[in-house]
Amino acid sequence: MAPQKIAAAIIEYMARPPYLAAATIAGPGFINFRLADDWLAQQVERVLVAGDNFGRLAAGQGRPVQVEFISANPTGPLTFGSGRNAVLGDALAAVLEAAGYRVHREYYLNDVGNQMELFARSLRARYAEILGRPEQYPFPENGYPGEYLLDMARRLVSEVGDAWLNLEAAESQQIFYQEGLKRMVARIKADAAALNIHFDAWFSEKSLYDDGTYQRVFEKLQADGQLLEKEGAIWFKGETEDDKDNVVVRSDGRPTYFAGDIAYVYDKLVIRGFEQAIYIWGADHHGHVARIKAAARALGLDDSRVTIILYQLVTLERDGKPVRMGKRSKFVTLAEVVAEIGADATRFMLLTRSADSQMTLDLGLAVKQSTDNPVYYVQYGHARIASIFTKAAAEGVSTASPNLSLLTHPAELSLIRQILRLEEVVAHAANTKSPHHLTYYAQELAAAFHSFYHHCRVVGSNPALSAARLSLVKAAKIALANTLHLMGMTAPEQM
RNA sequence: GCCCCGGUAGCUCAAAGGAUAGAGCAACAGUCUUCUAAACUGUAGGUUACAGGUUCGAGUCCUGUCCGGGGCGCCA
Repeated sequence: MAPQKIAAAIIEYMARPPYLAAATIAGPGFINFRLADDWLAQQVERVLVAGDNFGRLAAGQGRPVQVEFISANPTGPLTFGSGRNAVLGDALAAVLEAAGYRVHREYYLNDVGNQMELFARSLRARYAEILGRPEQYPFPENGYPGEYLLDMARRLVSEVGDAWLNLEAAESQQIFYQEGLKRMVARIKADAAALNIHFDAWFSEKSLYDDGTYQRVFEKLQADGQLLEKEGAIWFKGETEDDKDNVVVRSDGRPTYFAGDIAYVYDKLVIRGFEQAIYIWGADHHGHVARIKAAARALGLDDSRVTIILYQLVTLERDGKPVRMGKRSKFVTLAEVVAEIGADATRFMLLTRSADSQMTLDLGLAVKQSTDNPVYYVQYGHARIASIFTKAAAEGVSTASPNLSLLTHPAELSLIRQILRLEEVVAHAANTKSPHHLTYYAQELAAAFHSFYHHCRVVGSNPALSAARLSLVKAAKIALANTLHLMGMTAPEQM
């Protein structure tokens, strides 16, 4: 049967609820449903009643989900590269929360291993250097050269003097390790907080070894024949001939990062019982996706409970010239960028592109564009609404018992349509785990408002219409603020 | 060599296998005596890298090629 005929039949026999104004056949058999204008207008009431909860859905049914993000080694401040991870993870967490999941935000702290040892030795060398004793603890090969370690060492000198130079070498390594870690974590926490990101937990990798989780998981894998010994090391066996094996315990007896990963996924899914463990990783970690999923399977878990969101790396330019990133060379810190362009702009910019898209960011340009940056366009919409309310209060217009049926102007109706879309945008962003949709929606919602603002005067037309429009504008404010908050941004009353 | 991501308007990017592929910036032409012009209205701009294939229907899925980025067992 021709699609058009099927469409005609559906239209002929389908129910006609009152909210449906028309159903027409278009193109190659599509059915267009048109919502009744008055039904749309009445939806404003629903938005006002929902308030802060508008856009929250029941879909997730309170199921526990963990989003683990950033998790950068505590060997330096967060780099701008971590910014994308931070923004993606936090916005995804917010979206899942809005979709009705019980979300746990977590930072995995790699507080054991080579890198931390190297970090501690680097810090100690700086400390000795400042005290004029560089020969006692020479700067290690491949050590961390960043300025921040000099600063940290200077503070240590001012706090404890040269006392730590008199300690035995092993003991001093221990002290620099612990002090350095403590201070670095505090710094990272502050870096995240500057972006309005707060974790429910900072999970210590070390704790997996201390509390026996690692031992338990290791024994389970061994008992199940998932491990094998070769070349003096212990390997996690690939599932097929083509799969590669991965080292779990080095030939010197120390576990690898992967060992911690296996114990950690067990902790997430079995011990703590999260239904989903979501990881936010840079594309440079993509080689680890297969093995963490394989580890989950080896532990008898359904690997669909493990979701890895890979994002492409951000390359940075300043006025057209590439800026090198990475902890071992001169790098741009996240805090630096936030200080330069603000938390809201940083979040919006890093969230605008899908995780799959590579992005190059020009710092010079980001600052220069700050006045016509979309972030201001969206926030300005919110501020403009706030000023309407100031005006309305001065003129004595209220939203009490408005006659919403007066909302019939095309600009009013299209604003209502955009407001109502928030719910499907949240659902879509949660289903596809793509929080970048929020930024596009925010711009479309703001555009609908700005257009409305231009075409329809709120305060100053007849009182009944003013009351109805004020209600609409209040609903728009709710939708805009809720969207901004999902993106971790502020909704300013004034700009 | 193998694996992952991308290639869409001049630029930066969207697009749940569905209709005539959309925004912002840049360009061009207009709009402030008014609740904030950080705004609005309009015009122009496309062989969705290339070649095949699957499908009623492909930017989207499959195969191959080219270009850019990332990765490939005792670093994380």
